[in-house]
Amino acid sequence: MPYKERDIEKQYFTIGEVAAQFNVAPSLIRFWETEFEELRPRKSKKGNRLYTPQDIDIFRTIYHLVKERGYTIPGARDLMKQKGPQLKEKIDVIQSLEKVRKFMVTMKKELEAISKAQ
Amino acid sequence: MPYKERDIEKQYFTIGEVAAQFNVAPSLIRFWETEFEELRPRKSKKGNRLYTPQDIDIFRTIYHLVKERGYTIPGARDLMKQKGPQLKEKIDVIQSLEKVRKFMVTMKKELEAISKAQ
DNA sequence: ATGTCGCGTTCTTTGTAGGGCATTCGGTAG
DNA sequence: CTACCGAATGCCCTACAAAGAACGCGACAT
Repeated sequence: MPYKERDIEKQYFTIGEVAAQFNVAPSLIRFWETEFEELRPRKSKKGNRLYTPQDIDIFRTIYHLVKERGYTIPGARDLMKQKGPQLKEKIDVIQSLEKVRKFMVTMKKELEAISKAQ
Repeated sequence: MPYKERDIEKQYFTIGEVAAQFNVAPSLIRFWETEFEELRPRKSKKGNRLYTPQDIDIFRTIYHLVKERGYTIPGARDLMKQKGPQLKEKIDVIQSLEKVRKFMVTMKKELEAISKAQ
């Protein structure tokens, strides 16, 4: 086999390898997969899970939150959801603030108009 | 009874008052008392719990971590031990921001109502 | 004043739903 | 023969709630 293909394939880890790396049971990894939609690795034709380093990063994050920081699964899930869309959330807030600002500017003008009229 | 004594006593809240304030059952407060050594209020001669405002601050911190952030009890406990006093400050800030947020949400609704009315 | 009868609140102790996995089972691929 | 699969089931604590006894207080009769 040309090393080119071998290298490409070895981008992936099996569930057993991931489990060994974190010293947890494969069943835990499968269970978390049902709890965290971020943790859905690609699968082989046969159906075996193929974990990329990015997948492992996600697993590590969950592991950190649940096993080291002491979050409940819902607590960790909520935090995960906020981290990706963090940027979107910020932008939403900024745009809300922009609208409030415009509102206040027009209101200021109206107030000035009223006070001058008197 | 001399008002002197009465004033001194009214520094304290009963477990029922604290429970009502946070909309939780008294049993939860007693349970957390067994889990968090920080939450050990003074007791009357009769054995009733007497909560100071400081005790309530501690309860609020625990409530925030467990009920709003989604920490397990051990997770919250570790965090309390690590940065107990700092935590209160942070939570004060967070809750101030929550109030600002609520204000802005209601203002947004009003703005929408106004724009639709035109 | 004083017994006493509820009634609400608190207490401690005991019970329990469900959260968080592990195990088991029958099957497939390498 | 080993590692993996999905699905079902089992199981042990976690995180509380409910149960039951005891106390205190106002009302009302004595």
